[in-house]
Amino acid sequence: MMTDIHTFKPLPPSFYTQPVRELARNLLGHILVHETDEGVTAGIIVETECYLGMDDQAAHSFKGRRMKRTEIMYDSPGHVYIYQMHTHNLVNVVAGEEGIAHAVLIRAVEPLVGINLMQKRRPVDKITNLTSGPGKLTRALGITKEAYGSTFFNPPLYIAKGEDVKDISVGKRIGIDNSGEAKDYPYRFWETDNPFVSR
DNA sequence: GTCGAGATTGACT
DNA sequence: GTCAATCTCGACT
Repeated sequence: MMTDIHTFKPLPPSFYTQPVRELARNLLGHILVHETDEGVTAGIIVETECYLGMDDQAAHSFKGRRMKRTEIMYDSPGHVYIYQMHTHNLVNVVAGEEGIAHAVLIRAVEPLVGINLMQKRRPVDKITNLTSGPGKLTRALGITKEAYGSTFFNPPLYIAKGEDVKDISVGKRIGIDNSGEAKDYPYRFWETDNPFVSR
């Protein structure tokens, strides 16, 4: 099977040093993998948003603001930033060199491996509703705050090399209406016409 | 100690 | 369209 776990190769730390907007764009097509006792689940990243540290009113790190939960954003690129939003966990990739608190939010993935396990964790009628949102995908993949502060270079939670995405759309981010002019920044990237993109 | 807000989702009017 | 679930943490009394 092409989807065998041994075919997954984590992207190297150097991948995460590219400028945050390019990173957000280039993460599309790669594979988010989570290995647990229950089994392996993985999905192709089809939607991301980037948050630009100090200068982005929508970012948790706006104006260099530091909080307990955002400390990891100031660490080196490739770290895992998990944030709890109401009843859901959201996964971010820390970007920007150490001290620069940029991040990329993974908003949606396309189920690839362990679909049965995902459905067990998150029963849905339509497969397109399984991982088509930032809170949905963490639930389906079993990602919790335990992964906070680890890196995407190694199991159990890592990003593996996927395939290039040809047709990419760019637009405004979602769910940040309280962020002044930052709400209109074109920092959201998705694979055009992919049915697993949120909303 | 208390209050409120938030990068979401699903159920309901 | 509206609204509550549920939890972390900063701001304030």
